[in-house]
Formats: sequence, structure tokens, C-alpha cells
Amino acid sequence: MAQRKRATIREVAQATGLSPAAVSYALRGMQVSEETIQRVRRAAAELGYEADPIARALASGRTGMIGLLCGSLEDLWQQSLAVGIGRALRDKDRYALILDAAGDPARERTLALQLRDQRVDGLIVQPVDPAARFWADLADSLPVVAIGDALLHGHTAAEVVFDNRRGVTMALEYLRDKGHRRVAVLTPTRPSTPDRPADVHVIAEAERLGLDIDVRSAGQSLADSAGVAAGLLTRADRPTAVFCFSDSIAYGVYKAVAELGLSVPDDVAVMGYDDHPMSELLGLTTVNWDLDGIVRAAVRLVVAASEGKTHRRRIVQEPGLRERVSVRPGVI
Amino acid sequence: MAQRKRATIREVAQATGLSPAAVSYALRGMQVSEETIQRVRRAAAELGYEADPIARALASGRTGMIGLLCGSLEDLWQQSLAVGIGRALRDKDRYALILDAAGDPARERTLALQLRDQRVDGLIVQPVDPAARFWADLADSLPVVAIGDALLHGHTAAEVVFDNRRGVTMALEYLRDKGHRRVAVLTPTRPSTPDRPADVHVIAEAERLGLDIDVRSAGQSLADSAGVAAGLLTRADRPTAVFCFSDSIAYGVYKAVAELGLSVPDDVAVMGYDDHPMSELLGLTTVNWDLDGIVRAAVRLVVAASEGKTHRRRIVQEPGLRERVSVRPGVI
DNA sequence: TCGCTTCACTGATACGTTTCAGTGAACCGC
DNA sequence: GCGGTTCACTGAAACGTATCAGTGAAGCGA
Repeated sequence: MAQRKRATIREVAQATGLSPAAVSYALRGMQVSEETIQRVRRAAAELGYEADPIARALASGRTGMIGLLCGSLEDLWQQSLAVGIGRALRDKDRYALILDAAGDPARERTLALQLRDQRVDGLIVQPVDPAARFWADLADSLPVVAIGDALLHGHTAAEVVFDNRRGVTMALEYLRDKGHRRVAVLTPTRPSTPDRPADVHVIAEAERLGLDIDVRSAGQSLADSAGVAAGLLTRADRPTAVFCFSDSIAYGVYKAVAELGLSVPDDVAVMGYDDHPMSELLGLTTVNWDLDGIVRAAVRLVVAASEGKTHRRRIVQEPGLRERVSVRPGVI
Repeated sequence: MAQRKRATIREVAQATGLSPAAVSYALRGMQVSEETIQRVRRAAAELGYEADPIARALASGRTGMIGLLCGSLEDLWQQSLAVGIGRALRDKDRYALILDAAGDPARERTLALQLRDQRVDGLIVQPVDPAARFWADLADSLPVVAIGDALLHGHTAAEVVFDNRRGVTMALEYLRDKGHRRVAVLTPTRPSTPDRPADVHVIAEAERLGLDIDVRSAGQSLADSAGVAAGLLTRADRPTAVFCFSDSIAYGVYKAVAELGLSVPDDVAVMGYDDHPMSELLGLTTVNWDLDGIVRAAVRLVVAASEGKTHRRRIVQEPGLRERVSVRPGVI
């Protein structure tokens, strides 16, 4: 470990005969003559000087980083979302600090506060518990952009909200139109998690449509949901269709179906939610969200807010239906 | 934005009648009496004090964070790897700062240096260019653990190396045994990327096995590899098998095959590399790596190295073959 | 009782920047 | 030629912690 010490701003100041303050200003193009800027730039390049991000963060309170707090990175679609946001931020010369709440509201709280302490300039969050009180405190001290569900407390900078009621309605109506009555619903919700508005809506809509539904928590991993699905499919009164609240859960159902020697859609219909790229290959009929549009909107809003241009916008995403082959027409 | 100011160590010192230094020591359980520790803890809790991570990083040079520099997060298996490492680190009360080189050696270099400047305590890297010179400088100033290929320059703390030669041999021998002679090979390598040792080995092995191969760069995204595959499959002398250097690429081939109205394995055999969870559902025959073992090893090694317990270990991962249904036996 | 060690703690400085409140010079209109 | 601005820059004080080099007191053996 024989690394030579990094050059500091003081050394650049010495080399140019300026004060450290002048160098600091010059490198950020503020309040100094054009000629000085050039001189400082040259000296900095010569010494291999680059401002220390940690010292800068301590002094200025800003880091250039955006926090991304994901609901559950076990979910493949959320992985895509995280990767997309990371890339979009990089294109704007910002960096993402990605954390995973793993579906746990308590962890979500801890990590959110930790991100604030890390001086992220803004926070994009896909809330596990949109009704938690601490969001209010958080949104007071930094710009928060919520994706998916809007935060109930706190003055968020912006929201990219999914019209989940519409999505649920689309999915359930589609299944009903295909002749399904006995429908299992698999959600990613954990027992400890507060009820999501979408979950509540499922029950109301099922009632309205005359569906006989059975809502279950499918866990976070592929193995979890496969296990739950296996239990469901080996029962005597097996549902004719399964509506999965994420494509990842649907993949677990496919796994269980294959292991039981059954077939989709001949023995059971499967309906997804999200439209992950793999769903096209599997022929999964699913509710589609515009991933790219969501990424762009969230990044644009959080970057704008972190620069003080606070527009306070609410963008609503509308779902589409991707009809493939996992739901057979004409059952019963 | 009416947040009240955070408590500082000085206020805790004032409240307990101690010096800031004593409080700093007490909270880390060093050099102070048990009674004082309790008193300080109580006062800190009362004031809601928590040490500022940025100030701590500046003063101590450490952050508790581990950098994770991925080769290309477009790849689904690498996404799984990143998520797994993030979770494993969290279980050790460390946090991952995840960055994506997106297959670009220049970006890899920039990001690696940036992570060092962020004072990460260690770096896990899946190198795009293992032969780059800058790794030497980097490994001099912080513990680096390489995954996949070993770094050629620099004294890394540890390596979790894949036996890619063996993996390639397994895949190509399998295809030959199934009767394939005309084989396309799709690699994730970019034009600007230096040749990976594995790519070189492919050519040597193909020669040895008497295979007629056609090596092509398949890009990073699903759409990219689907495009390349489509070009390949519409030629007159279409290959009878495609060996993909990642499962993600294989998924792109499946997409192209479906769009052309062809079928796997009837019209073309497909062989993957990695064994992503989705490959089981698709029936993709592939070379398997022990993801969980890799994650655990890398995390254990980097955490140990960041704590100064430098063992300098080299762990070699051996591949397995997951035989499924994407390669039909008895061709020609 | 004396010198020595250990213990619990203090004061000061370092970490490397940003930023606030000037400061002197040049420039302006009148 | 004079008050007022603007310009380009400086000095010093943050930012909040860790850590080094003490320091006085207590404890100890002989």
C-alpha cells in the first residue's frame, strides 16, 4: 500500500499563487476571471488534483448522489427499474446509491434515514409502507420522489403514481371475460406490511365482478411463490386462474406448474402484473407499465428537485394489457 | 423544509460534562469506563444523536461501505449477483455502493477511481478488462476482490475465479456429443473490450473438437442479442446450435427464434452460460455456477480484507452442466 | 514512601473542502 | 474628482468527527 498522497486544493493554490478559496471558485467557474480559471485548470491537471467528494459533502452538504430505495430487489421487474434508474442518472452525471428494503417497513425506515445522513441530494423511493409517518420528516429535509404509490404524509417533491386500481380492474375483468370464476390472487405483501391500497381494491373488484377469490401472500423469492402456488394447485378445488401481483410471482407459479406436471394455460390460467422482458418469452399475459417512461420521469423529477427547481408534479401512469397465451379463452 | 438541526457530538459532550473526544471513544467502546459508556449512550439516545457518516469518513478515512463494480448490469445473472451481494453485505452491517461499468473499460476505470475517492472500505469487482494497468494503483490503496477473472496487475486482496476454460470445454463438448458441428458463439464482449481469455479459449477448443464456429458480439441488451441472433438464423447456412456466453444472451436468441416462427430445439439448439433462475423455466441447457457460493465467498473475503485480516486467497469456482431441453439429442 | 504503570479522560489538531464577510483596485457617471 | 458599483480575490470560519500526545489521579509492588 504505497500510494502517494492525493493533491489537495492547498497545493493547487500554492502552485498558482492563489488562495484555496479562489481555486475552489475557479474550478466551479464562479466569481473569477476567465484567465484565472484556465490557469487553475492547468495546474490542477498537472498535479492530478480532483476535489475530494467526502470533504466537499461535509462542507457543502451535497454529494451529487441520488438515493434509490427499492421495495424489494428480489423482484425482477424492480431490478430492471433499479438498473434503468442507475443508468439514467449516470447519463445526467449523477450517481445512484441503491438500497433494498426487502419488503420490510422497518428496514425501509432505517435505510431512508441512512440515506439522508449520507447527504444524498434527492431520494427516489418505491415505498413498502406509503402510510408511514417518517416520510414527512424525510420529505422536509430532502426532495423525495415516490414511485408506485403516493406517500400519504409529507410534502414530496413529486410522484410517479401507478393507477393500480385500473390495473387490477383490467386484470380481473380480463379473467372474468375469459370465463374464470375461481381465482387465486398472489401478492408480494408480507404479513408485517400494512395493506396496500391495491390489495384492498382487489377484494372490492372481485365482489363487483362476482369472482370467488382467495388472496394469499406469495413471499419475495421465486422459491417462495412456487411453494405457495404448489399448495394452491394440489387442492381439490384448485382455482382455474391465478392472478399474480408481479411477474416474478407468476414465474414462481410457472415453476410450480412445471414441477407438478401441469401446464399453463391448459390446467391453470396465469395472469401477471408488470411486464418484465422475460414475460414475452414465457407467453405470460400481463398488465404492462411503461418502465422506460417511469424511469425517465422519476429521474427528471428528482434531478430537477435536487437543483431547487421544485415543480411539485404528480405523474399518473396508466396500465396496458399485454395479451399473450397464459390465459386460455373459453373456460367453462 | 423546517428540519431542526441534528445533534452533534459536542452537544452530547456538554450534556454529559465530558469532552467530545471522550464521547467519541465511549460510543465506540474504547478506553473509557463502563459507567461512562452507559451515561453517554443514554444522553445520545435522549438527544437523538447519531454520528454523522460523512464527517466520520473524512476524519477516519473509512465509511463501512463496500463498492461493487459490476461488468454489465444489463445482464440478468449479474443483476442477481449484485442483489445477492447487496443482501449479504447488509447481513454483515455493511452497505454496498453498486455501480455499473456497462461493459465499457473506460467507464470501469472512472468508476473504480470514483469509488476509491468515496472511501469505500473495499471493492468487489467483476472486471471488464482484467488486464488494465490501473488495477495495480487501486489495489495498492484499498482491498480489491475480483470475481470472474483474476486481475493481471496489482496485488488484489483475493479472487473468486471462474474456471471458464472448463466451462467452455463442457459446453462445446456437450454440443459436439449431441452431433452439432456448425456452432455460432455469441459473446457479451464489446468491440472496444480487450479479448477475454475465455473468448480465446473458445477458438482453441472449437479447433480441437473439430467444430466449425462463428464468434460474434451479441451486445448487452435483450434486443441486441435478439437482433444478432435473427441475422444468424435467417442465413442459408444457419448454424445448428448457438452457444451463448450468458443466459441473458440466450434469452435474446429465444426471442429471435420465436419471432421467426422457429422453435428451440427443433430448428436450432441453444446453450447458455450462468444458469439464471429463469433458465429453468425456459428449459435452457446451460453451464451452471454456484451463485450463492460466489456471493458468500466474495463478501467474506472483502469484509475480512477491509478489517485488515488479509489472507490473500484465491478461490476457484468449478462449473456444472444443467441439462434441460434446449439441445435436442441426435442431430445429424 | 517512591517510582512505575495503568486508567480515564482532555485539548488540540487534522481531514479537505465550501462559503461568508470582507478588501483593495478599477471603473462608472456626473 | 468624488461617491458608488462592480470585480477578482483573500482570510477565516465553518462542517462534525477521529485521533494523537499528553495529564492527573489512582493503584501497585517493594
